[in-house]
Amino acid sequence: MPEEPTQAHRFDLARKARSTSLLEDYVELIADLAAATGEARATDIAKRLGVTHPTAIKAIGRLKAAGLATSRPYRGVFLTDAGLELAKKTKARHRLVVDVLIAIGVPTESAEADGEGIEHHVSEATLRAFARFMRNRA
Amino acid sequence: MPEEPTQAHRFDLARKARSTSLLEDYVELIADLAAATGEARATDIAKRLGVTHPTAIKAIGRLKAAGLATSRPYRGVFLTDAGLELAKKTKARHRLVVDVLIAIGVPTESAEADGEGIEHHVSEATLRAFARFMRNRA
DNA sequence: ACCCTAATGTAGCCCATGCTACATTCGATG
DNA sequence: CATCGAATGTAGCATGGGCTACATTAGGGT
Repeated sequence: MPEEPTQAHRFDLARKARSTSLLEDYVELIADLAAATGEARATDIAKRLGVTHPTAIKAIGRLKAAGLATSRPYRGVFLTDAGLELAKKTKARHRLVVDVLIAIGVPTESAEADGEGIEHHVSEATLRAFARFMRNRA
Repeated sequence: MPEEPTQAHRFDLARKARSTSLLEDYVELIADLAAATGEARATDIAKRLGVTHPTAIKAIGRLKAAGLATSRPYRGVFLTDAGLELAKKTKARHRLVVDVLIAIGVPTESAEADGEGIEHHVSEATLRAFARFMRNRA
């Protein structure tokens, strides 16, 4: 039943995407912070995401459980190789999605805002089509 | 603080969209079933969404709490005026999103699948841009 | 060297969204 | 018209992802 394009299957994919989107957001942000300031602190992560710090810390716990990050008490958060990999992919997808929205004529601010949610639902096939679209336009 | 395009604010919008997306899915589906078969039964809803029936029934309870639907024990589910309104808007948005994806070159099946998740994150401004895009192309 | 602040961590709560297992009710059919 | 299967409803559990309130630790400034 790998290829079963029923409506139920589509909703299933959407649910899966929703559940991974949080982790992707965190990983992407941690990579950004690490690149910008050398380290990713829980408080900064929380501030950037607009959540309280316990929420961020709990999420970081889930990242660790998922093998995407490591952290020692009272130290910052660091991505594992798997985390870095995911961050790279997520970041590239994010950029491409926003670029396509802008190319279509979506105002920049809307593209940035909506892209934050949309990116997590873009499959590989759609991503390839996006890349093709950007390549082929004037 | 209505106009504050910070990253935190964008994540906030994405979270809000995630929390409403479930209700939108249900309302849209109920409208479809009602149009197709004359009534929306909990079991059919569950089957179409790919969840178990208690899950669907609980969600229907939330729909009722939100004033989007009504139902009496052992009868089908019916949308309120507000529910119909939301269903109409959601359905139109869904179509437009899928159409734009296809126009960009996304394979139909991917467009249908990804659209299911993407639609909930498309703002009014982006929607308008999408409509403009579809109008202006060859 | 101490202490104060800010960062980090913990505990405990809430709600949404899924599930399984069990109970009830409807309605079709023998 | 009685019964049995399917639909509906209920109970109870888990997890994710928020929160507030409180505890602990790190580290810079006097």
